[in-house]
Amino acid sequence: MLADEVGHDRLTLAALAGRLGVALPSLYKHVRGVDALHQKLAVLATAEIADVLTAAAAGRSGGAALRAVAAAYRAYAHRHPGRYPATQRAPDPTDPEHLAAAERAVGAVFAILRGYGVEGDAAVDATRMFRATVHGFVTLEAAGGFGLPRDVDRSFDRMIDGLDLAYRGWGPG
Amino acid sequence: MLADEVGHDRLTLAALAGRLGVALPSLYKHVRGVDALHQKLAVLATAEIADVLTAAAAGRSGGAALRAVAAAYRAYAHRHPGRYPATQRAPDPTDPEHLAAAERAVGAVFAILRGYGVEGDAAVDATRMFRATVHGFVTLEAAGGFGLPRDVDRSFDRMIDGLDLAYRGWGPG
DNA sequence: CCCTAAAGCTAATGGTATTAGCTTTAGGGC
DNA sequence: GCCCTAAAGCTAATACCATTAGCTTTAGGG
Repeated sequence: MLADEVGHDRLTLAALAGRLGVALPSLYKHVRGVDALHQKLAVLATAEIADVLTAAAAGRSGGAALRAVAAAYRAYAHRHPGRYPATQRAPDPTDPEHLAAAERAVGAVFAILRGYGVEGDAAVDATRMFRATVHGFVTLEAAGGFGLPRDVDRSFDRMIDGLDLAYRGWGPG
Repeated sequence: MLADEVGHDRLTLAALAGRLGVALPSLYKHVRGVDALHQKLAVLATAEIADVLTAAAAGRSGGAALRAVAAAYRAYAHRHPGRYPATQRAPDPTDPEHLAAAERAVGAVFAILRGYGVEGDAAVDATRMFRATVHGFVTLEAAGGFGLPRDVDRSFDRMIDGLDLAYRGWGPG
């Protein structure tokens, strides 16, 4: 996909028109503008990552589920560097499809937490930590923020081990 | 500062020229272009956040240091929403000032980890987790990614509690 | 008092987004 | 088979932003 080839911020109407072999203004017959394009991509990418996370969680629980879902999340970000940032766009409240996709993604994490006995407000907090941790990692990684000569895969594994430990001691709200 | 008022991505040469009451091309007498402007902002902001983190760590250790530094980090991001993203730009390898600032910021986290008995490669991993966790949180927060009606400050505190727990069980590489 | 270097300006070029209005084209109904 | 319409495409024009080139002003040192 074009977004993955050129990067999220360079996904421009001009680039898309060039790719499609069409004049730029012609695109306005299909999309309202550049922001609407990013919005459409967000819905697509959010649904995709929700699928990926759900599939990774299937048939697993506890630490195994946590590791699998975290790895699947990071793999999606690596495989789709242009789509991934679109998954972080706040869901459009007027788009049921977008809201549903976002909820499915969160649901995959919620399911893991049930395996740790974490529920209710505590699960909201724990889900936020999951997202912050994994999103922060892949974002810093993509930005070249890890300069030291230490294996990044190893750091990720250790981070998820740390997250597992945190969840085991999470307790109620 | 203009960056904080208009946002990092809208810090444009045109906006800066307007603010300074000067024609746009005149800025090229002071800065090489828009990328150089962002680079200069990155150096400034990185040095600032390094100061903030160092100050928060001073005179504290262990969990108290962790909490203080994490809170200071998040407060900086809130206070300077336009400067904060600039702190995440990978340091320019040719700019000693930038490299030194980035190293000071990392150093503040490293110092905390010594209090947990975490050193060497394990400390590199743990530092990466700190950055991922806190950066991810403030980024999602700024993007409006936390939609549920659960207090965000509370989630942050619980996350840092979780990080504390992870570090206490961190062990060697 | 003059001369130079810094700082500013206008003009011109090229890229992206957007709107307006015209043209082509493919398909359905008669 | 023919016509009519709606979708999809196009060109032209406008508006920003970034960048380069080349000219002008200005302030300070010799």
